[in-house]
Amino acid sequence: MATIYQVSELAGVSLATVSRVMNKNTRVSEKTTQKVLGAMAQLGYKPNSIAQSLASNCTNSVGILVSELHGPFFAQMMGGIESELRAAGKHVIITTGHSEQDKEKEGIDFLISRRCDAIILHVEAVSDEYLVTLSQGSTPVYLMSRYVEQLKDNCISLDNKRGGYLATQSLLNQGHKKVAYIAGPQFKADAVNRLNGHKQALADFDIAFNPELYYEGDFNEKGGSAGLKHFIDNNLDFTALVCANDEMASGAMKYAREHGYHLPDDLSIVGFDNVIFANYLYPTLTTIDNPVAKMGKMAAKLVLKDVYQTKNIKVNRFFEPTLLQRDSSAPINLNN
Amino acid sequence: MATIYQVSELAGVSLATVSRVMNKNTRVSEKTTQKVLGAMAQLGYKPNSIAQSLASNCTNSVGILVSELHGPFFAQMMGGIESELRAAGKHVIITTGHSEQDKEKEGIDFLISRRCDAIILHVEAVSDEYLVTLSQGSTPVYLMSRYVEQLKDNCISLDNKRGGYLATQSLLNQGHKKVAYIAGPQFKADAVNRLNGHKQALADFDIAFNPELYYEGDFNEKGGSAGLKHFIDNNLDFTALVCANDEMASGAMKYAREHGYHLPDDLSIVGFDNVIFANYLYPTLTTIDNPVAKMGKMAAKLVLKDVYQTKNIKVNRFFEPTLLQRDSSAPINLNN
DNA sequence: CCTAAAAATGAAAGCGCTTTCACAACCAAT
DNA sequence: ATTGGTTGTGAAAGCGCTTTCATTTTTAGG
Repeated sequence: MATIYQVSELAGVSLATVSRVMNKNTRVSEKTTQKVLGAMAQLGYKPNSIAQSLASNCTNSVGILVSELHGPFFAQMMGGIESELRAAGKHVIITTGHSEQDKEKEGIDFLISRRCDAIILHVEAVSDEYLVTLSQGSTPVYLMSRYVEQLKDNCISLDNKRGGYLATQSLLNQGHKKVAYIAGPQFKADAVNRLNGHKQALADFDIAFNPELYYEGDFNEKGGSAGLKHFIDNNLDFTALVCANDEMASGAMKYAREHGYHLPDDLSIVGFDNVIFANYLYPTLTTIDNPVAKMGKMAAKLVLKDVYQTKNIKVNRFFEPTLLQRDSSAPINLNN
Repeated sequence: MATIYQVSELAGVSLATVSRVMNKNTRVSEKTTQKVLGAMAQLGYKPNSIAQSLASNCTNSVGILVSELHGPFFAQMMGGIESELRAAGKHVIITTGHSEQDKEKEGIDFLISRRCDAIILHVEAVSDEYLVTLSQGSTPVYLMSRYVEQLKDNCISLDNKRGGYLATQSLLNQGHKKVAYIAGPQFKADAVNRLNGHKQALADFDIAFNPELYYEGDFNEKGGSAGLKHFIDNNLDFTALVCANDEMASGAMKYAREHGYHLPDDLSIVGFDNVIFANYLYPTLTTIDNPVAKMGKMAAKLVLKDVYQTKNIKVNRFFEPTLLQRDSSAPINLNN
């Protein structure tokens, strides 16, 4: 593979000049430029990006850490980040953290040792303090779906409270009064905020929050089925159910169907996130759209702006969820 | 950030020695090793992987090209590749081809210019000849879900014909005689092979292939609904339907339900791939499991073995699909 | 103790680029 | 023609490692 040296020889100029025409950062006369470009074309020269990185101290790579590669979030988020970064000639290095503190830290170390110019993290297990300390290092850190006050300029987050509000509000607007809620693990900020939104909506409709109609799930299908089972087994009275994410909603739907419920006539269910399969469920799931892809794009843009000094980038760190009314929820059925 | 030079100074040895203790490829006395490790720890030294790459001409990175980041395949395949590679200290660089020839080529160029030690491709648009030429270059090329005779040692593929056979066979075994088939685009080898499996199964059951019960879809939901609509509109008589992938099966299921069919009583449907949402459909989709994650793992192992000389790796380039009998298909309903 | 072979270590030359610094070449203005 | 200011270009020092080759130290055999 041709090197810059061979190009310079063929073009009859120095290494420095070849480098200059590549980087376009210094004026080079038109004549020389043409000679160099000609030589490059003739040799099929492609710069060695590793050597460039070493010399320029810039790897043009952005590290990404996600919990699971196969999670429903991941694909959309990644898609957003990759397309944006790729268009700018950067590339992504991906690794996983499996929502375990040690693995997340290890993954971060890995990305840093790879000399990524920045890292975008979707972490759940590490503490805020750890992240604050981390971001004092030389690698810029960006956080997806997580808000840490001291790092607020580097956080891309969703208004989870608003989402939780919208979900419950949509049901209340449809006449439901008894709305059960299956929450996510309360050590996760997202889960707490979504629940707060739910409570707020109830309050705004003058309905008291009933602890009996509350269950803390695990964000997985099982949490949803277990939650609904819990409510049913306790003979509780409710006409609608909000699940803090779509997986749990799916679990609840399955359980409901298997136990003779007709959806949405007997029970309205609303999820959260709008993961891909939400639209494949039967009935299609009413849910809160979590604009992960957009958020991924924005994270990439933030990196482009801060780290690569790209101009004219409009920044928005805070995203608004929206309600997607589909078929799993409907106005209250007065026969119940 | 500390460099190898500072470590060597602190340890009172030469650069070369430090490098040797890192790479463990030359004997270094125990005493010296300890001094060096001590110095490293004291400085919190982490080798600069870029410099390592430049000097050793090995980037420890594997490029991956997939059609779409958000496709259902992707996540599973990636998960398999990444976990295996990561465990070996390698990393993945990901890019997309969008099933378009130009973009696929561009993505490949991108990965090569990044000096990946190998590239794993899931390409659909580029020609076999292109791939053969490509693999004559200096970067080893591996192919996922694609079989090219001249590159057979570097292909990880699924026995699609067998899968197609299993799908149809399962229905025939359940007493169905009139089995409709919605194929994938016939310029894709996978689609052709799956169809061949279907035909073979019919032949083995002494049933003639009926061209009227054949429709060429697009591997998307729409193809499935359009296909089923086509059959219904033409007043064709059939009790079962095989779709060449799960997306189309999902489209067909939706269409069937919307048109009054009760599944699986009125119509048995079988898909192909076992993408994540297959299990979320209602009824859950009987399908052919495509072990993408395993295949991803194997691709990674192949790279580890061939490119990084890892020992003791068992190779298997050809994977067998299996039938997953779920609720969307059932023995023929004699009332129909 | 001496010597030859083996083991451990160091010096230094790259790897392919970028970038600083110095110099040459040109231009317009005296 | 001389000056001063631009522009354009080249020489060479690095970036932080690996690796070859030579040298020094150790070990074992006599």
